[in-house]
Amino acid sequence: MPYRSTDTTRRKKDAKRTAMMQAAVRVFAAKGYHAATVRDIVHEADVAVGTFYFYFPDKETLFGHLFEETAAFLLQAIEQALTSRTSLPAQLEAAIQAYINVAFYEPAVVQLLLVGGMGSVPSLAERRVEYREKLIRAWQRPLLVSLERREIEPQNARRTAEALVGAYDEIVFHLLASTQTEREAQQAVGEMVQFGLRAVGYLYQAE
Amino acid sequence: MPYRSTDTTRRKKDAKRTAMMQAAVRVFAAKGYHAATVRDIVHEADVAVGTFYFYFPDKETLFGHLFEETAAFLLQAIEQALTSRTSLPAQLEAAIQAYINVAFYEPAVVQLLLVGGMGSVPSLAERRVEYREKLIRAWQRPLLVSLERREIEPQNARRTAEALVGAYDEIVFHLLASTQTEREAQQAVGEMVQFGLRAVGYLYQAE
Amino acid sequence: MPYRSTDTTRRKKDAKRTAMMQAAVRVFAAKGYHAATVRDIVHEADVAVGTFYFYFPDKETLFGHLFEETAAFLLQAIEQALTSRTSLPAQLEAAIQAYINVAFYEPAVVQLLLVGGMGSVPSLAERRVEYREKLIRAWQRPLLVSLERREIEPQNARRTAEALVGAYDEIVFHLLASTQTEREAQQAVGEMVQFGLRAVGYLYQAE
Amino acid sequence: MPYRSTDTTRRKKDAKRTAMMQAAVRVFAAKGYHAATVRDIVHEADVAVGTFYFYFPDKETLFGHLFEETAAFLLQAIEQALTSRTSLPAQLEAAIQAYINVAFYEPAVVQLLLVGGMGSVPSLAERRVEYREKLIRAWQRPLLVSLERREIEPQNARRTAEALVGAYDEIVFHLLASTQTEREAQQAVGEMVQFGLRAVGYLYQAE
DNA sequence: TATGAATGAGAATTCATTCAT
DNA sequence: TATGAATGAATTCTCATTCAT
Repeated sequence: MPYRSTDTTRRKKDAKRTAMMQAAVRVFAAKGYHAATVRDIVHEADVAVGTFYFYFPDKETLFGHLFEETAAFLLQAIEQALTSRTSLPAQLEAAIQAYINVAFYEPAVVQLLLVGGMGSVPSLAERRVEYREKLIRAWQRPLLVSLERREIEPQNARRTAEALVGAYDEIVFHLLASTQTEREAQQAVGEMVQFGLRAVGYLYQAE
Repeated sequence: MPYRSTDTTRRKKDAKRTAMMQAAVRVFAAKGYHAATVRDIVHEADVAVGTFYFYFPDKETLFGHLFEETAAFLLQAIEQALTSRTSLPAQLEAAIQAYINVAFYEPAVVQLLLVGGMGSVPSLAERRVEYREKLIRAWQRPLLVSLERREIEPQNARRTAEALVGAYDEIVFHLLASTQTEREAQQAVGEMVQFGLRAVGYLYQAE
Repeated sequence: MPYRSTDTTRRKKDAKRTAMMQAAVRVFAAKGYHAATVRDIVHEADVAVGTFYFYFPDKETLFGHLFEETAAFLLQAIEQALTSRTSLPAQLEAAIQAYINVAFYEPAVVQLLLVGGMGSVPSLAERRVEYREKLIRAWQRPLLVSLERREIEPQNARRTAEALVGAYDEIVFHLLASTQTEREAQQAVGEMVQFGLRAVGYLYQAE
Repeated sequence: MPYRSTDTTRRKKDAKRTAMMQAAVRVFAAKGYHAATVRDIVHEADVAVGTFYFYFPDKETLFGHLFEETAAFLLQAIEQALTSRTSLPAQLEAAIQAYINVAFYEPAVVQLLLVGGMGSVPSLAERRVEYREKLIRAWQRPLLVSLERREIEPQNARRTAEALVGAYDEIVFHLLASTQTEREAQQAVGEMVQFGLRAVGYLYQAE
C-alpha cells in the first residue's frame, strides 16, 4: 500500500520536530548558544545528525525559532496580564506572577532569553533587541495610562519601562540561580511588586 | 583607565601587552567573545600571533584579565562614588554619573560587561556572576545604611540592589545603542536618579 | 529517441522509470554528474526519493544506463548514416547531419556526452572511453574503405578518425552554446563537411 | 633574535606553496576535481589540513590557480610556436610539437585541461571556456593570414580553428592514455601536421 | 509500488595553539 | 622577545542510501 501522508505521519513529524526543539532548549540553556553543537542537540534528542538538517536548515535558524517562540510566549503572558487588569498594582502583580510562573515552569527556556550569549551572531543579537523592545513597550503602556490618570509621579515612561525590564530580569535571573522554594518565589513576587510600585511612584498606596 | 599604562604597568616591556589588551577590548566589544579570533586581536594590535601567546597563555585568560580589570575599574568608580557621599540622593547621583562617564568614555569596555556573550565558557560565566555580585553588594550597602536611618521604606535591600543593577544596566545599554549627545546623557542621569530614589522609597525628597 | 517509451519500454509500469530518466538527463546536463543530486532528479520527475531507488540501484548506475542509451542512440544514428551511403562525401554529410539533428533536438542528451564531468567516478570514465572508442571506429571504417579505393590520401586512418571525432565534438559544443537558427546550423553542417573532406584528403572533389 | 622575514623564509614559503600545487596537480589528474579531497592533497603534499588553508582560500581557488597557470603556459607555448614561424606548415609543426612536449613532460597538468571534470563548479566551467576560446583564437590567426595569402582554401577560419583544437586535443588525449615511446610520439606529431595541412586545405604542399 | 523520514559517513573549513627560527 | 608557518581537533553541513509504513 502506498505511503499515506497528512494522517498520522504528519502528526508524528510535528511531534519529532517539537521533541527536537525541546532537546535543543535544554542543550542551549545548559551550554549556551556557541558551546552547544549540533551533535550535542541530536544526541540529546537521540536522532542522527542528518535528521537535524531535515527539520531545520541550520543551528542559527533553529535557535531563531526557539527564541521567537519563547519570546512570544513570555511576551504574550506578560501583555495579557498587563491588559487584563485595570489598576496598576494589579497589573504589576499579575505580570510579575506570570513571568515567575513561566520562569519556574520552563527555566531553561527563560534562561535562554536572559543569558543569550548570542552576542556574536548578528541575526540573534537583532532578535534579542527586538524582543526587549517589545517587552519595554508592553510595560510602558500601562505606565502611560497611569501617568494620564495622575496615579504615578511625572516621569519619562519609556525610561522607567526600560528600568523595570532590566530590574525584573536581573531578579528572575538570581531567583533561577538559587533554586527557590515555591514559598520563597512567592515572597519574591511580593517584593518585586513593591519595588515596582515604588519605582513608578505610585501615589495611592492606600488603595 | 584600566589595563592602560598606569603606575604599575608602565614598564616599557608592557607597552605591547597593553596595546594588545586595548585591541582586545575593541575586538571583543565589537564581535563578542566567540566571534573574536586571536587573529583579529593581533591584527588590531598590529603584532604577530605568536606574540599573543608570549604575553597571554590563551584567549580565555586574556578575556579573564580584561574582564577583571574592566569590572574592577567600573566597580571601583561606582563604589568610590557611593562611599564618598553621605546622603542617599548624592550617592545615587554620583554613582550613576560615574557609570555614565565610563560608559561614554569607554563604550567598548562597558559593552564587554553588558553583552558578554560569555554564556558558554564556564570560567567566564562565573566571573560575570562574581562581578554582578560585587556590584549588587556595592549598591546594597548604602541601602542598608539608609534603611537603618529610616530614610527609605522598609524593604529587602538585597532585592532592591539586584533590581537597581539590572535597571541601570538596561538603561545604559540603550543609551549606548542610541548614541546620545552629552546633553541627552545628562538628562538620562537625572531620570535614572529619580527612578532610583523612587524605587528605594526615599522618604525625604524635600532635602 | 533513447530511454523514451519505445517499443520495448512501453509497458505502463515503465512510465515512471522513463519519466525519471528523462528528468535525469535534464538535470545531469544542466548541473553535471556531481552537482546533480538524487533529490534534484526526483524533484524534476515529481516523485519521491524512495521511488528512485525502487527503479535504480544507485545514481551511478542510472547515469550508466543513461549514458549507454544516449551513446548507443547517437552512435547508431551516426553509424547508420555512414553505412547507408557509399560515397565518402555522402557519408560525411549524412553522419554530420545526423549528429547535428540529435544535438539540436536533444541538446541535454548530447551535452551529457560532451561535458561529462565524469572525470572522477572510474566506471563512468571507462564508459566514456568506450563510447569514444566506438565512435572513432565508426568513423575509421569508411576511411579504411576509401583508403583502399585510393579516394583519399594515404594516412593513419585511426589517427584521422580520432581527429574528426574531436573536431566535430568541439564544433557541436560551440554550436549548442551559441544557440543557432536552423539556417546557421545548416551552414555549419556544410562547413563541417568541407572540413572533413579536406582533412581526409579526399581526392575527387569534382565528383 | 627576532624573526627575520623576506630572506630565506620567503623563498621557503614559495617553495612549499609550489610543492603543494604540484601535489595538487597529481591528485587532481589522478582522481578528478571532485573526487580529489583536500585531505588527499595535503596527504600527498605531506602537510596538515590547516596548512592547505594557510596557502589557499579553498579547493576551488587552488584549482583555479592551477588551471590558469597550466592554461597560460600551454597557450603561451603554442602561441609562441605559431608566431615565431612564417610558413603555415612550420607553424603547425612547431605548435603541435610544443603541445606534445608539454603533454609528455607534464602529463598530469595537461590531463587537467583535457578532462577537467569541472562541469559542475560554474567558475571552473567558465574558466575552461575562456581557455578554449583563447586557444581557438590562437589557431585562427595564422589561418586568417594564410587565407589572405591564398595559401589555403577559402573557409570559415573560426570553424576550422575550433575543429583543429578539438582534433588535437582528442589525439593528445589518446596519446597520453596509451603511453607512447618517444619515437611513437614523434610519428604522431608528423601525422598531426599532415592532418592539419590537409584540414586547412594547404595549397602548396610542394614547399 | 510508493513514500519521505531517518541515517551517518565524509567533505570543507575554522581557529586556538605550538614551535623552529 | 618576536615572528608567522604549521598543526589538527573540532564543527557544520551535504547527500546517497535505507526502511518502516
